[in-house]
Amino acid sequence: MSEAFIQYLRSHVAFSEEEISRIVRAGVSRRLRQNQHLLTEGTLSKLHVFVLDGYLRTYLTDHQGNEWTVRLSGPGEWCADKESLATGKPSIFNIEALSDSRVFLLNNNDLASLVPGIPLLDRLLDLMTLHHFRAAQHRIYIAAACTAEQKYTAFLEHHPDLAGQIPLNVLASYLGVVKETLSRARKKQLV
Amino acid sequence: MSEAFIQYLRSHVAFSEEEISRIVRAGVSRRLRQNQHLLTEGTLSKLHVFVLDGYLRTYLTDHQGNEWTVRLSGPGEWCADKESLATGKPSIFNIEALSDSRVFLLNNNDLASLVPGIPLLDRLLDLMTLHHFRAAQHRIYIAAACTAEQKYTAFLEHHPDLAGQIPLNVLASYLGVVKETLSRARKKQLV
DNA sequence: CGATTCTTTGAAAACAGTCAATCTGTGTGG
DNA sequence: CCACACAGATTGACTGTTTTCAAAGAATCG
Repeated sequence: MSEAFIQYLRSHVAFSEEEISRIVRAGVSRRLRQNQHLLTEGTLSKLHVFVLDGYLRTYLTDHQGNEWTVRLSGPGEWCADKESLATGKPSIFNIEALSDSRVFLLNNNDLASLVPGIPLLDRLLDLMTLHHFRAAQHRIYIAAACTAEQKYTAFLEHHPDLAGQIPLNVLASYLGVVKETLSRARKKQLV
Repeated sequence: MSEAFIQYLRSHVAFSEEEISRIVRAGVSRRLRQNQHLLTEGTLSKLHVFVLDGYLRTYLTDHQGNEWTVRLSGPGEWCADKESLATGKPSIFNIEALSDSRVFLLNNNDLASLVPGIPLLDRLLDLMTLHHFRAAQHRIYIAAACTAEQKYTAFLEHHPDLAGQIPLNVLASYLGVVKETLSRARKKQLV
Protein backbone atom coordinates (compact mmCIF):
# COMPACT_ATOMS: atom_id res chain seq x y z
CA MET A 1 0.00 0.00 0.00
CA SER A 2 2.44 2.61 1.22
CA GLU A 3 5.53 1.18 -0.44
CA ALA A 4 6.36 4.49 -2.09
CA PHE A 5 6.37 6.23 1.27
CA ILE A 6 8.61 3.59 2.81
CA GLN A 7 11.00 3.95 -0.12
CA TYR A 8 11.02 7.67 0.47
CA LEU A 9 11.86 7.26 4.14
CA ARG A 10 14.63 4.80 3.38
CA SER A 11 16.28 6.98 0.79
CA HIS A 12 16.16 10.33 2.58
CA VAL A 13 17.11 9.70 6.17
CA ALA A 14 18.99 6.83 7.79
CA PHE A 15 16.08 5.39 9.75
CA SER A 16 16.20 1.85 11.03
CA GLU A 17 13.59 -0.53 9.67
CA GLU A 18 11.97 -0.56 13.06
CA GLU A 19 11.69 3.24 13.08
CA ILE A 20 10.25 3.22 9.60
CA SER A 21 7.61 0.75 10.62
CA ARG A 22 6.68 2.91 13.60
CA ILE A 23 6.34 5.98 11.40
CA VAL A 24 4.25 4.14 8.84
CA ARG A 25 1.96 2.77 11.53
CA ALA A 26 1.33 6.32 12.73
CA GLY A 27 -0.35 7.27 9.47
CA VAL A 28 -2.89 5.98 7.01
CA SER A 29 -3.04 5.78 3.25
CA ARG A 30 -6.12 6.98 1.46
CA ARG A 31 -7.59 7.28 -1.99
CA LEU A 32 -8.84 10.55 -3.40
CA ARG A 33 -11.12 11.01 -6.36
CA GLN A 34 -10.40 13.66 -8.93
CA ASN A 35 -11.55 17.09 -7.66
CA GLN A 36 -11.95 15.78 -4.14
CA HIS A 37 -10.79 18.24 -1.50
CA LEU A 38 -8.42 17.28 1.27
CA LEU A 39 -8.50 20.71 2.85
CA THR A 40 -10.88 23.63 2.51
CA GLU A 41 -10.07 27.19 3.47
CA GLY A 42 -11.40 28.22 6.83
CA THR A 43 -10.90 24.78 8.34
CA LEU A 44 -8.09 23.48 10.47
CA SER A 45 -5.37 21.35 8.98
CA LYS A 46 -3.40 18.95 11.11
CA LEU A 47 -2.19 16.80 8.27
CA HIS A 48 1.08 16.14 6.57
CA VAL A 49 0.23 14.75 3.17
CA PHE A 50 2.62 12.56 1.23
CA VAL A 51 1.59 11.91 -2.36
CA LEU A 52 1.88 8.25 -3.30
CA ASP A 53 0.28 8.55 -6.67
CA GLY A 54 -1.49 11.27 -8.64
CA TYR A 55 -1.36 15.04 -8.33
CA LEU A 56 -2.61 17.54 -5.79
CA ARG A 57 -2.77 21.28 -5.98
CA THR A 58 -2.83 23.85 -3.21
CA TYR A 59 -4.62 27.06 -4.06
CA LEU A 60 -6.20 30.14 -2.56
CA THR A 61 -9.05 32.33 -3.76
CA ASP A 62 -8.80 36.11 -3.95
CA HIS A 63 -11.49 38.70 -3.41
CA GLN A 64 -12.72 38.43 -6.99
CA GLY A 65 -13.05 34.69 -6.69
CA ASN A 66 -10.02 33.88 -8.80
CA GLU A 67 -8.09 30.79 -7.83
CA TRP A 68 -4.30 30.96 -7.55
CA THR A 69 -2.35 27.77 -7.38
CA VAL A 70 0.51 28.12 -4.93
CA ARG A 71 1.81 24.56 -5.09
CA LEU A 72 1.60 21.43 -7.18
CA SER A 73 2.54 18.12 -5.61
CA GLY A 74 3.21 14.89 -7.44
CA PRO A 75 4.29 11.39 -6.40
CA GLY A 76 7.01 11.44 -3.77
CA GLU A 77 6.26 15.00 -2.69
CA TRP A 78 4.78 16.50 0.42
CA CYS A 79 1.90 18.85 0.65
CA ALA A 80 0.89 20.53 3.88
CA ASP A 81 -0.18 23.87 5.17
CA LYS A 82 2.86 24.52 7.36
CA GLU A 83 1.33 27.70 8.61
CA SER A 84 -1.91 26.26 9.82
CA LEU A 85 0.02 23.34 11.33
CA ALA A 86 2.31 25.61 13.29
CA THR A 87 -0.11 28.26 14.41
CA GLY A 88 -3.22 26.15 14.87
CA LYS A 89 -5.20 28.75 12.96
CA PRO A 90 -7.65 27.92 10.17
CA SER A 91 -6.05 27.55 6.79
CA ILE A 92 -6.41 30.05 3.98
CA PHE A 93 -5.62 27.34 1.44
CA ASN A 94 -7.50 24.63 -0.36
CA ILE A 95 -5.98 21.31 -1.31
CA GLU A 96 -7.56 19.37 -4.11
CA ALA A 97 -6.80 16.23 -6.10
CA LEU A 98 -6.21 16.95 -9.77
CA SER A 99 -6.58 13.29 -10.63
CA ASP A 100 -7.55 10.13 -8.83
CA SER A 101 -4.78 9.90 -6.27
CA ARG A 102 -3.40 7.98 -3.35
CA VAL A 103 -1.92 9.81 -0.41
CA PHE A 104 -0.33 8.90 2.88
CA LEU A 105 -1.62 11.00 5.75
CA LEU A 106 0.21 11.75 8.97
CA ASN A 107 -1.41 13.65 11.76
CA ASN A 108 0.84 16.32 13.15
CA ASN A 109 0.25 15.33 16.75
CA ASP A 110 0.99 11.69 16.04
CA LEU A 111 4.14 12.69 14.24
CA ALA A 112 5.18 14.98 17.07
CA SER A 113 4.70 12.21 19.60
CA LEU A 114 7.19 10.06 17.70
CA VAL A 115 9.94 12.67 17.68
CA PRO A 116 11.33 11.95 21.17
CA GLY A 117 11.81 8.30 20.28
CA ILE A 118 13.05 8.94 16.73
CA PRO A 119 15.33 11.98 16.79
CA LEU A 120 15.98 11.69 13.07
CA LEU A 121 12.37 12.64 12.44
CA ASP A 122 13.29 16.22 13.12
CA ARG A 123 15.80 15.97 10.34
CA LEU A 124 13.08 14.71 8.02
CA LEU A 125 10.77 17.57 8.92
CA ASP A 126 13.60 20.00 8.29
CA LEU A 127 14.16 18.46 4.88
CA MET A 128 10.51 18.87 4.01
CA THR A 129 10.46 22.49 5.01
CA LEU A 130 13.68 23.22 3.19
CA HIS A 131 12.38 21.61 0.06
CA HIS A 132 9.26 23.74 0.11
CA PHE A 133 11.15 26.89 0.89
CA ARG A 134 13.65 26.31 -1.86
CA ALA A 135 10.87 25.77 -4.36
CA ALA A 136 9.11 28.92 -3.20
CA GLN A 137 12.28 30.98 -3.53
CA HIS A 138 12.83 29.72 -7.03
CA ARG A 139 9.29 30.56 -8.06
CA ILE A 140 9.66 34.11 -6.82
CA TYR A 141 12.65 34.55 -9.04
CA ILE A 142 10.92 33.02 -12.06
CA ALA A 143 7.84 35.16 -11.53
CA ALA A 144 9.92 38.32 -11.41
CA ALA A 145 12.44 37.63 -14.13
CA CYS A 146 10.63 35.69 -16.84
CA THR A 147 8.09 36.26 -19.59
CA ALA A 148 5.11 33.94 -19.94
CA GLU A 149 6.94 31.80 -22.46
CA GLN A 150 10.07 31.54 -20.32
CA LYS A 151 7.95 30.61 -17.31
CA TYR A 152 6.45 27.78 -19.25
CA THR A 153 9.85 26.61 -20.46
CA ALA A 154 11.24 26.77 -16.94
CA PHE A 155 8.30 24.77 -15.69
CA LEU A 156 8.86 22.09 -18.30
CA GLU A 157 12.48 21.80 -17.23
CA HIS A 158 11.67 21.46 -13.56
CA HIS A 159 8.58 19.30 -13.88
CA PRO A 160 8.76 17.40 -17.16
CA ASP A 161 6.36 14.78 -15.82
CA LEU A 162 3.75 17.18 -14.52
CA ALA A 163 3.07 19.31 -17.57
CA GLY A 164 0.92 16.75 -19.34
CA GLN A 165 -0.98 15.76 -16.23
CA ILE A 166 -2.62 18.98 -15.18
CA PRO A 167 -5.28 21.12 -16.82
CA LEU A 168 -4.17 24.23 -18.61
CA ASN A 169 -6.05 26.69 -16.44
CA VAL A 170 -4.48 25.24 -13.31
CA LEU A 171 -1.00 25.50 -14.75
CA ALA A 172 -1.79 29.06 -15.82
CA SER A 173 -2.84 30.03 -12.31
CA TYR A 174 0.37 28.44 -11.06
CA LEU A 175 2.58 30.38 -13.45
CA GLY A 176 0.71 33.62 -12.89
CA VAL A 177 -0.59 34.08 -16.42
CA VAL A 178 -3.99 33.83 -17.98
CA LYS A 179 -4.97 30.56 -19.66
CA GLU A 180 -5.08 32.08 -23.13
CA THR A 181 -1.52 33.35 -22.77
CA LEU A 182 -0.34 29.94 -21.65
CA SER A 183 -2.07 28.29 -24.56
CA ARG A 184 -0.21 30.58 -26.96
CA ALA A 185 3.10 30.08 -25.19
CA ARG A 186 2.66 26.35 -25.47
CA LYS A 187 1.94 26.59 -29.15
CA LYS A 188 5.12 28.59 -29.82
CA GLN A 189 7.07 26.08 -27.78
CA LEU A 190 6.18 23.33 -30.25
CA VAL A 191 7.50 25.13 -33.33
CA MET B 1 24.59 46.58 22.14
CA SER B 2 22.31 43.67 21.31
CA GLU B 3 19.33 44.84 23.30
CA ALA B 4 17.03 44.52 20.32
CA PHE B 5 17.97 40.88 19.91
CA ILE B 6 17.41 40.14 23.58
CA GLN B 7 14.00 41.79 23.32
CA TYR B 8 13.23 39.62 20.36
CA LEU B 9 14.17 36.44 22.22
CA ARG B 10 12.09 37.43 25.22
CA SER B 11 9.01 38.19 23.24
CA HIS B 12 8.99 35.19 20.92
CA VAL B 13 9.86 32.17 23.01
CA ALA B 14 9.66 31.57 26.76
CA PHE B 15 13.41 31.37 27.38
CA SER B 16 14.78 31.85 30.85
CA GLU B 17 17.10 34.81 31.35
CA GLU B 18 19.97 32.40 31.77
CA GLU B 19 19.21 30.75 28.43
CA ILE B 20 18.96 34.09 26.73
CA SER B 21 22.34 35.07 28.04
CA ARG B 22 23.84 31.84 26.75
CA ILE B 23 22.38 32.43 23.32
CA VAL B 24 23.58 35.99 23.20
CA ARG B 25 27.07 34.98 24.25
CA ALA B 26 27.17 32.53 21.35
CA GLY B 27 27.00 35.35 18.80
CA VAL B 28 28.51 38.72 18.07
CA SER B 29 27.10 42.04 16.97
CA ARG B 30 28.69 43.85 14.11
CA ARG B 31 28.43 47.06 12.13
CA LEU B 32 28.02 47.14 8.38
CA ARG B 33 28.62 50.08 6.10
CA GLN B 34 26.20 50.89 3.33
CA ASN B 35 26.81 48.59 0.35
CA GLN B 36 29.01 46.28 2.39
CA HIS B 37 28.48 42.61 1.63
CA LEU B 38 27.88 40.03 4.29
CA LEU B 39 27.69 37.15 1.86
CA THR B 40 28.82 36.78 -1.73
CA GLU B 41 27.57 34.13 -4.12
CA GLY B 42 29.88 31.17 -4.49
CA THR B 43 31.00 31.29 -0.88
CA LEU B 44 29.81 29.29 2.09
CA SER B 45 27.42 30.79 4.57
CA LYS B 46 27.24 29.49 8.10
CA LEU B 47 25.56 32.54 9.54
CA HIS B 48 22.18 33.37 10.93
CA VAL B 49 21.84 37.13 10.67
CA PHE B 50 19.54 39.10 12.93
CA VAL B 51 19.08 42.73 11.91
CA LEU B 52 19.41 45.10 14.86
CA ASP B 53 19.29 48.27 12.86
CA GLY B 54 19.27 49.21 9.20
CA TYR B 55 18.27 47.21 6.14
CA LEU B 56 19.75 44.27 4.29
CA ARG B 57 18.83 42.79 0.97
CA THR B 58 19.38 39.29 -0.37
CA TYR B 59 19.70 39.07 -4.13
CA LEU B 60 20.86 36.85 -6.93
CA THR B 61 22.23 37.67 -10.37
CA ASP B 62 20.91 36.04 -13.52
CA HIS B 63 22.79 35.17 -16.70
CA GLN B 64 22.39 38.66 -18.10
CA GLY B 65 23.82 40.20 -14.98
CA ASN B 66 20.50 41.51 -13.68
CA GLU B 67 20.08 41.55 -9.94
CA TRP B 68 16.88 40.16 -8.41
CA THR B 69 16.14 40.94 -4.82
CA VAL B 70 14.64 37.90 -3.15
CA ARG B 71 14.39 39.28 0.38
CA LEU B 72 14.50 42.52 2.30
CA SER B 73 15.23 42.42 6.01
CA GLY B 74 14.71 45.24 8.46
CA PRO B 75 15.17 45.64 12.22
CA GLY B 76 13.91 42.62 14.13
CA GLU B 77 14.08 40.32 11.13
CA TRP B 78 16.27 37.40 10.20
CA CYS B 79 18.24 36.96 7.08
CA ALA B 80 20.03 33.74 6.26
CA ASP B 81 20.60 31.44 3.37
CA LYS B 82 18.73 28.45 4.77
CA GLU B 83 19.70 26.38 1.84
CA SER B 84 23.42 26.89 2.08
CA LEU B 85 23.18 26.38 5.84
CA ALA B 86 21.41 23.09 5.49
CA THR B 87 23.27 21.60 2.57
CA GLY B 88 26.72 23.02 3.22
CA LYS B 89 26.94 24.01 -0.43
CA PRO B 90 28.12 27.42 -1.60
CA SER B 91 25.42 30.05 -1.70
CA ILE B 92 23.86 31.40 -4.86
CA PHE B 93 22.83 34.55 -3.04
CA ASN B 94 24.41 37.83 -2.08
CA ILE B 95 23.59 39.71 1.07
CA GLU B 96 24.28 43.42 1.17
CA ALA B 97 23.62 46.30 3.56
CA LEU B 98 21.33 48.92 2.03
CA SER B 99 22.27 51.41 4.72
CA ASP B 100 24.72 51.59 7.57
CA SER B 101 23.47 48.74 9.73
CA ARG B 102 24.02 46.74 12.85
CA VAL B 103 23.51 43.01 12.84
CA PHE B 104 23.77 40.19 15.33
CA LEU B 105 25.53 37.15 13.92
CA LEU B 106 25.10 33.57 15.07
CA ASN B 107 27.18 30.79 13.64
CA ASN B 108 25.11 27.77 12.75
CA ASN B 109 27.43 25.34 14.50
CA ASP B 110 27.45 27.39 17.68
CA LEU B 111 23.69 27.59 17.59
CA ALA B 112 23.37 23.86 16.97
CA SER B 113 25.62 23.09 19.92
CA LEU B 114 23.24 25.00 22.20
CA VAL B 115 20.16 23.06 21.13
CA PRO B 116 20.62 20.05 23.44
CA GLY B 117 20.82 22.33 26.46
CA ILE B 118 18.06 24.67 25.32
CA PRO B 119 15.29 22.63 23.72
CA LEU B 120 13.22 25.73 23.04
CA LEU B 121 15.82 26.83 20.52
CA ASP B 122 14.35 24.38 18.08
CA ARG B 123 11.08 26.16 18.45
CA LEU B 124 12.80 29.45 17.65
CA LEU B 125 14.41 28.02 14.53
CA ASP B 126 11.04 26.69 13.47
CA LEU B 127 9.55 30.12 13.91
CA MET B 128 12.24 31.69 11.76
CA THR B 129 11.72 29.19 8.98
CA LEU B 130 7.99 29.53 9.15
CA HIS B 131 8.22 33.30 8.97
CA HIS B 132 10.36 33.11 5.86
CA PHE B 133 8.21 30.51 4.24
CA ARG B 134 5.06 32.43 4.90
CA ALA B 135 6.55 35.56 3.38
CA ALA B 136 7.70 33.62 0.33
CA GLN B 137 4.25 32.10 -0.16
CA HIS B 138 2.64 35.49 0.03
CA ARG B 139 5.03 36.95 -2.52
CA ILE B 140 4.25 34.17 -4.96
CA TYR B 141 0.60 35.07 -4.76
CA ILE B 142 1.27 38.78 -5.17
CA ALA B 143 3.57 38.20 -8.12
CA ALA B 144 0.96 36.12 -9.89
CA ALA B 145 -2.18 38.04 -9.09
CA CYS B 146 -1.22 41.72 -9.03
CA THR B 147 -0.39 44.49 -11.45
CA ALA B 148 2.65 46.68 -10.86
CA GLU B 149 0.55 49.25 -9.04
CA GLN B 150 -1.14 46.66 -6.84
CA LYS B 151 2.22 45.14 -6.01
CA TYR B 152 3.45 48.48 -4.81
CA THR B 153 0.30 49.06 -2.77
CA ALA B 154 0.58 45.61 -1.23
CA PHE B 155 4.20 46.28 -0.38
CA LEU B 156 3.29 49.54 1.34
CA GLU B 157 0.71 47.73 3.43
CA HIS B 158 3.08 45.00 4.54
CA HIS B 159 6.18 47.13 4.97
CA PRO B 160 5.12 50.71 5.64
CA ASP B 161 8.46 51.46 7.27
CA LEU B 162 10.63 49.99 4.55
CA ALA B 163 9.33 51.82 1.51
CA GLY B 164 11.09 55.08 2.23
CA GLN B 165 14.35 53.45 3.23
CA ILE B 166 15.36 51.57 0.13
CA PRO B 167 16.36 52.77 -3.32
CA LEU B 168 13.80 52.57 -6.06
CA ASN B 169 15.72 50.19 -8.27
CA VAL B 170 16.11 47.72 -5.42
CA LEU B 171 12.41 47.81 -4.62
CA ALA B 172 11.69 47.37 -8.32
CA SER B 173 13.85 44.24 -8.49
CA TYR B 174 12.03 42.98 -5.39
CA LEU B 175 8.59 43.51 -6.87
CA GLY B 176 9.57 42.13 -10.24
CA VAL B 177 9.03 45.29 -12.25
CA VAL B 178 11.34 47.72 -13.98
CA LYS B 179 12.33 50.87 -12.11
CA GLU B 180 10.49 53.18 -14.53
CA THR B 181 7.28 51.24 -14.03
CA LEU B 182 7.65 51.44 -10.27
CA SER B 183 8.29 55.16 -10.48
CA ARG B 184 5.04 55.65 -12.38
CA ALA B 185 3.10 53.39 -10.02
CA ARG B 186 4.37 55.41 -7.10
CA LYS B 187 3.30 58.64 -8.75
CA LYS B 188 -0.23 57.40 -9.31
CA GLN B 189 -0.35 56.27 -5.72
CA LEU B 190 0.10 59.84 -4.50
CA VAL B 191 -2.83 61.26 -6.45
C1' DC C 1 -25.53 11.71 -29.23
C1' DG C 2 -25.92 16.04 -26.46
C1' DA C 3 -23.97 18.63 -22.79
C1' DT C 4 -20.37 20.20 -20.30
C1' DT C 5 -15.76 21.39 -19.73
C1' DC C 6 -11.26 22.42 -21.56
C1' DT C 7 -8.59 24.54 -25.12
C1' DT C 8 -7.61 27.38 -29.00
C1' DT C 9 -7.94 31.50 -31.80
C1' DG C 10 -8.71 36.38 -33.11
C1' DA C 11 -8.91 41.35 -32.46
C1' DA C 12 -8.72 45.27 -29.44
C1' DA C 13 -7.34 47.41 -25.25
C1' DA C 14 -4.49 47.71 -21.18
C1' DC C 15 -0.18 47.11 -19.32
C1' DA C 16 4.75 46.85 -18.72
C1' DG C 17 9.34 47.18 -20.83
C1' DT C 18 12.88 49.77 -23.54
C1' DC C 19 15.46 53.66 -24.80
C1' DA C 20 16.74 58.24 -24.30
C1' DA C 21 16.49 62.65 -22.22
C1' DT C 22 15.84 65.45 -18.28
C1' DC C 23 15.58 66.48 -13.48
C1' DT C 24 17.01 66.10 -8.57
C1' DG C 25 19.84 65.81 -4.83
C1' DT C 26 24.46 64.71 -2.84
C1' DG C 27 29.02 65.02 -2.31
C1' DT C 28 33.69 66.46 -4.09
C1' DG C 29 37.27 69.31 -5.51
C1' DG C 30 38.59 73.77 -7.12
C1' DC D 1 30.99 78.72 -1.70
C1' DC D 2 30.33 77.47 -6.28
C1' DA D 3 30.70 74.35 -10.13
C1' DC D 4 30.83 69.98 -11.48
C1' DA D 5 30.22 65.16 -11.66
C1' DC D 6 27.59 61.37 -10.34
C1' DA D 7 23.94 58.41 -9.03
C1' DG D 8 19.12 57.99 -8.39
C1' DA D 9 14.57 59.26 -9.96
C1' DT D 10 11.32 60.97 -13.28
C1' DT D 11 9.21 61.67 -17.77
C1' DG D 12 7.98 60.92 -22.67
C1' DA D 13 7.44 58.34 -26.86
C1' DC D 14 7.55 53.91 -28.63
C1' DT D 15 7.47 48.86 -28.78
C1' DG D 16 6.24 44.50 -27.32
C1' DT D 17 3.73 41.50 -24.30
C1' DT D 18 -0.23 40.22 -21.75
C1' DT D 19 -5.00 40.60 -20.68
C1' DT D 20 -9.70 40.89 -21.95
C1' DC D 21 -13.66 39.65 -24.36
C1' DA D 22 -15.99 36.89 -27.55
C1' DA D 23 -16.36 32.99 -30.35
C1' DA D 24 -15.33 28.67 -32.15
C1' DG D 25 -13.04 24.13 -31.86
C1' DA D 26 -11.61 19.69 -29.27
C1' DA D 27 -12.27 16.47 -25.82
C1' DT D 28 -14.72 14.04 -22.24
C1' DC D 29 -18.54 12.02 -19.85
C1' DG D 30 -22.92 10.45 -19.07
